[in-house]
Amino acid sequence: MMPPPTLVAFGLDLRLADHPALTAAAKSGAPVIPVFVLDDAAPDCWRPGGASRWWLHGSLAALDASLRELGSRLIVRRGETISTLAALAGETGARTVHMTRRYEPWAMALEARLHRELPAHGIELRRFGGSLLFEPEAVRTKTGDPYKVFTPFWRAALSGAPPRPAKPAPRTLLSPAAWPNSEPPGGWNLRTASPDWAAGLREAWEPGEANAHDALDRLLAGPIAAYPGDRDRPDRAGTSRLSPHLHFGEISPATIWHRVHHHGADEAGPVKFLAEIGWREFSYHLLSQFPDLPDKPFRAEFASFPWRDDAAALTAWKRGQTGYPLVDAGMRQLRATGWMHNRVRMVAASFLVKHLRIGWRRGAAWFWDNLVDADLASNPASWQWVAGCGADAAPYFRIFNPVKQGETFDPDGAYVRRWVPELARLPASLIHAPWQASALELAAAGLQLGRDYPLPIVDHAAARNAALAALKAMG
DNA sequence: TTTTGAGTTGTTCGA
DNA sequence: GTCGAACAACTCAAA
Repeated sequence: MMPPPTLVAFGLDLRLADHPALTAAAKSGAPVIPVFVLDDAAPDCWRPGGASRWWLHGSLAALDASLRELGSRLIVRRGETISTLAALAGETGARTVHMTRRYEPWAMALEARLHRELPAHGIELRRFGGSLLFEPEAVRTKTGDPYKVFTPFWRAALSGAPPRPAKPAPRTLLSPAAWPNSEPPGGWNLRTASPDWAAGLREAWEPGEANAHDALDRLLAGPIAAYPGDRDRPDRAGTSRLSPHLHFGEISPATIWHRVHHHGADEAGPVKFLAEIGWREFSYHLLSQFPDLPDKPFRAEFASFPWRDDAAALTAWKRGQTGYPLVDAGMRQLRATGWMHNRVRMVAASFLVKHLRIGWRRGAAWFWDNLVDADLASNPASWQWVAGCGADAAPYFRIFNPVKQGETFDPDGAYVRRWVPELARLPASLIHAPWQASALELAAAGLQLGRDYPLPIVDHAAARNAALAALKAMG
C-alpha cells in the first residue's frame, strides 16, 4: 500500500536543486505533489508587481518542465492558501505539507496560521530552511540582540559554522495514483499580451533554474576576478545578474556560497561578491526583526521629515526625463529591462530622495512594480540606506553628484548612449552634463535641449544645499 | 558599567 | 590635477 502523498508547496524556492523541503519529501518514500498556490489576496501580501509577475510566469513554466523530466509535474491553483491546500489534501489524501520558510511579515503570519489551522484538516505542516545562508535568529550579538550594522553582522555570520552543503536535485519523484487538477497559469494574466511592454524583459532575461546556474557559471568564468572594480561599472558586464534568480529561489544562496568559496575563498573578487550575498542576508535579518521596514523609517526621527509632494518631478524621474543623463539612463534601463545596475540604482535613488526630496517609499513602490528582482527585504532596506533613515545608513551629507558619478563610472558615456540615445552623438566630455555644451557642440550632436532632451529639472548645487539644510533642520 | 573603535558605495573646498 | 580635511554626531558592538 502506497503511503499518502506529500504536498510540496512552492513559493520563492522555484528550483529542484538544494531544496530541503523537496528533498525531504522525496526521501520519505511517499508520492510527491508539487504545488504552487497564487494567493493574491493574502493580507498585506505585497502582491508582485508587473515585472515580477512576468518573471513568475516564466519561472513556473520552467519548474513544471523540469519536474516533467522527472515524471512529475507542477500543480498550480489560485486562491486563498489555507483552503486551497486543504482542498488539495482532500482530493489527494495528502496528510503532510512541506514548504520553505519565508521571512516577509505577511508570509510569517500566514505560516503561523497554516501551522495552527492545517491540523484541523488532518494535515501536518513541515517547514524547512533553504532561502538564506543563516537563519536570522542564528546570528546575534553577544547580548542576544539582532545586529544593526552590516560589518559586524557579516563577520559574526562568517565566524560560525559554514552554510550547510548544497543538496543535489532529487533523481526521481514518486507520482501519486492520480494527479489533481491544475489550472493553466496562462489564464492568470501574469503576462499581458497587449500592450506588449515585456519585449525588453524577454530580450534581457530568461527565467528558470538552468539559466540561474548559467549566470553563476558565467560569473565564475570571468567577471568574478575583476568584480571589486567592475561591479561599479554600468558600461561593463561586471555584475552577476543573479538577483532575480536568487529572489525567486531558482538558485539557493548555499549553492552560490559553496561554488564561489571553492573558486577562491581568499581572493578579493569572491570575498567581495559573497559580501553582496551577505547584504541580502542582512536585509532579511533586518526584515524579520523589524517587520515595519517596508513602511516606516528605521530611524524614527525621519518620520517627521518634510518630504515634498511633487507629482511632476516624480513623473519626470519615473520616465527618465530629469535632465541628468546617468539618472535617466538608469530609469529607462529599469523600464525597458526590469533591472538597473546597482551603482546607478544608488545614484537614481539618491536623486529622488535628496535632489527632489520625494519620500523613499514612492521610489521603493516604483521599483517594486518594475524590478524583476523586487524583494521585500532588499528593496526597502536599500532605499532606507540611501535615504539615510535605514540601519547602518549613509551619513546625511553623502549626496551623490550624478555628473561626477557618471564621469567616474561611465567614463566613455557608453551606458548613457545605450539608454539615452538622443544624447548618443555628444562627446564623452559632455555626455554627463549636456547643458554645458555650446550651441555649436549641440548642433554637431543634432541635439536641441528642451526639445530632444530636458534641461535639468533641478540645479545640482542648489538641490544639494536644500537637502543638507532640510536634513540638518530635522536633527 | 564604561570605554573605545568603527561604521559599503561621497562631495567639496582649499592648499 | 591631486591631496587631505571637513562635512556631525551618533549608535553600535565588543572589550
